[in-house]
Amino acid sequence: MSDKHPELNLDNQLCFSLYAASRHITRLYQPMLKQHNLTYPQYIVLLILWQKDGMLVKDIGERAQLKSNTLTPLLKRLEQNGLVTRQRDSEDERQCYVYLTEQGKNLESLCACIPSQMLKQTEIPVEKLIELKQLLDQLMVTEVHGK
Amino acid sequence: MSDKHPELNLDNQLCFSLYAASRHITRLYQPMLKQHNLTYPQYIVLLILWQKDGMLVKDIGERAQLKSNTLTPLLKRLEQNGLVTRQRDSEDERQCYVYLTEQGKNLESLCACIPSQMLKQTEIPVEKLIELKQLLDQLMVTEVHGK
DNA sequence: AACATTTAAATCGCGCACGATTAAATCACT
DNA sequence: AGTGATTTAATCGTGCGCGATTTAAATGTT
Repeated sequence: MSDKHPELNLDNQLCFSLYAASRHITRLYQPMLKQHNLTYPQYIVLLILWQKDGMLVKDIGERAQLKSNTLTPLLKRLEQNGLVTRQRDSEDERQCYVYLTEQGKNLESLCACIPSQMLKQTEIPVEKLIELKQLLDQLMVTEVHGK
Repeated sequence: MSDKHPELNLDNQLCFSLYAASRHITRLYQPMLKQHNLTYPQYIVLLILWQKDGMLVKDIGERAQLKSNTLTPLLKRLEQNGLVTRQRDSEDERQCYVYLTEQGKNLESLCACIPSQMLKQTEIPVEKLIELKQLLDQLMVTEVHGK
């Protein structure tokens, strides 16, 4: 066991905990999402559209923190599964609106139980979870050095 | 703005914060890792090997929480870049040992500055970061329902 | 010894992520 | 009007993640 560089010990690395926890939670979602033939990133995009239908790809990207190189293929899959339609803005042909189909809208009620199902799977008290979320959101405003 | 299901509001979703923060942090690593021609998951595997050289694929997988379907190609890339070698156990040919090369060992010192560089990029006090890590590690022991 | 079971790694297929580039439309400015 | 810059989405290539399967080796059981 090398200890020349204790700062490189995996157990000391917050970032690894973050990376592992994120994948762990995504795995916990899977049994529920699989029932609706959804992946977690697809579910995120639907959460965004359920809040406000008819958004531009750009705006969805800003909300989900994903660029078109990820979103375009993902939206095509949602379209193929009959959950959304895409339509170019006739005013500005560069832009592309994404609309929920009836099926996509109906899915909202069916997914409404998912957050509480997820909550049931942890023993961490809600106050702690809120605290955790706040800390994570703080991390997001972390500056890129030299930016 | 739909509010039939406030529990589906993205802003209320801890899991999205987790997902977004994890990708954000990985992006922050990239400028430093790129200098050594490494990806973040490759860096994780090296952290593990720097702590204990000559591990089995299975043990690396347990530590990194990755299975062979992810690790095998990743290790092949590390091997091709001259950082590790892989060698079947002659006692038990099913198993495969992974060893650091000299170049792989030398990389440890070069990477020793990375954790402090990362710390510099956040304004969150260290105590808060430790708290964050503890909460994340608690999430990891979350049971899979029905398991 | 013969055969079923288990284990470890590799393989396969699909869907992200994301840097980089491209293509087309719009904007800004002269 | 003409042209360079900007914006938006799409495309391309690479590397994860991971469920599912396969292959081969080792182990257990009769």
